[in-house]
Amino acid sequence: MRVALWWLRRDLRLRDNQALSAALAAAEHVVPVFVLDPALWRSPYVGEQRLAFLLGGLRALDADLHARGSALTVRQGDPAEVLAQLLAETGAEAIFAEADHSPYARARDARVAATLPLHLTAGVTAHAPGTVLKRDGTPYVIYTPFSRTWRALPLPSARDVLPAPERILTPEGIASEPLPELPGAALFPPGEVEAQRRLADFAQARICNYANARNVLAEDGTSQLSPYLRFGMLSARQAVVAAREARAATRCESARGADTWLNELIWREFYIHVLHHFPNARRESFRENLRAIAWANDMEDFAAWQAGRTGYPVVDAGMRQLAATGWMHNRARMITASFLTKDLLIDWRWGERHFMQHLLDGDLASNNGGWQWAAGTGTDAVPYFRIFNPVLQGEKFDPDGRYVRRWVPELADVPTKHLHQPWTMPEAMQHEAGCIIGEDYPAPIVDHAWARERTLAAYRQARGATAQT
DNA sequence: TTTTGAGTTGTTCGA
DNA sequence: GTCGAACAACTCAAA
Repeated sequence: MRVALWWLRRDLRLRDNQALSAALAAAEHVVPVFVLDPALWRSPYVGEQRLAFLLGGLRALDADLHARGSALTVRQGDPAEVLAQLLAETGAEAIFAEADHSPYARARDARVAATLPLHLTAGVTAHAPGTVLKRDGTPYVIYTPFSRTWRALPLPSARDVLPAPERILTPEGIASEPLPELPGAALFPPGEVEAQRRLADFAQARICNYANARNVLAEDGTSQLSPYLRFGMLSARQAVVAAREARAATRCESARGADTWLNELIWREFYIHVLHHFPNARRESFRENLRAIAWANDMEDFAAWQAGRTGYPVVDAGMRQLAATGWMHNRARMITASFLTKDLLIDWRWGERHFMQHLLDGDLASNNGGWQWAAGTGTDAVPYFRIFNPVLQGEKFDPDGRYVRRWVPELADVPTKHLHQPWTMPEAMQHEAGCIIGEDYPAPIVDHAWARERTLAAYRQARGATAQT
């Protein structure tokens, strides 16, 4: 074959890219293509920060391609039309792309494949959806047995990680549209080079203490690789290899940190598999007996949660970190999600949408899975009566208050003893701390003990209502 | 088919 | 302050 298209979607990397590798093996010349699909712009699940990260990633990739004698072709429009046009323009005989398992991507690819020579390869996950099944051939809905089977399958080793090609021959003179300009988030420079740097940094040392450090809100104890995994600036396979290498290496005192991180990677795959097998979970609760919850859905409460003005410091810190950086600490995601669904009794789908609009790493499968886990409506979800106490969570995971003080500066001078429940400050102390509750910082918008009872009753009722029908 | 053991990340209450 | 039990029974996975 003389020419093939390499259609990029969420695999913005040259290293360990099976679609690129297949294209290079099949054709002498390869045209890297990204299609700016207006359908993605119009989605209420897309936000400007993630879009900026994607566009930055495309610029970085274009630079990496130039260093190898190639260039990225960008076109705007419906993918089926754009690709048909490009096949005609370049004389390409095939399109290679990494399979994406989200419902929209599957429908799109089916539409393209109906008329064009599209070849899909693996790569979004280390084990493709449909390959991790129970003995009777049905999919898992409980994480632990899924993870056991996942680990028992042949796992990639360092030898399987494909090196970046040294040269990519691309015909010249193919017209490309300019990428829109959007200001990006400073904390997460997009691109494969940065992803590799971060992985090396994390896997070299921080991974050893990951099991403990990942829960400390004020520290960089997590890998902070999620935006890169989201857009495939790092392959899932390479991440798995790094986790397994760290587990086997002697540089850590114990394998626990690396093993815990591997588990997180498997959780990511679990949710991709679940959504693949149960696409309806995208729109409704996975658990049928919890679809009848009478959500309170108070608009003012929702607005306060979005703005980080609930009066619960650790909740507000998380929400403000998200708005400011496009990222939120994992522990804070659980706390804010529990607060929205269990304390405010607001439909998890409202929270899911808000997270998707702001997260750089916003991914349908992980985000939906996480929200349904927090709401207790999902696969292997938290029991509905397990309700986070935002004060205790703050005291436990931000004991010295550094996280809260960083993101909620009006609380900077509140004594640590009162930091996670500032409304307990006597009036004189509020003056001294320069923080009058109800003026400088909101009083709690809801009483936790009362809200807990309300939610237990609402969930109990939903379960009862289903049992009767 | 039936049985058995197990299930990410908590909180509250009472001794 | 610390500890264990209750929360609510339920569904899933595998033998």
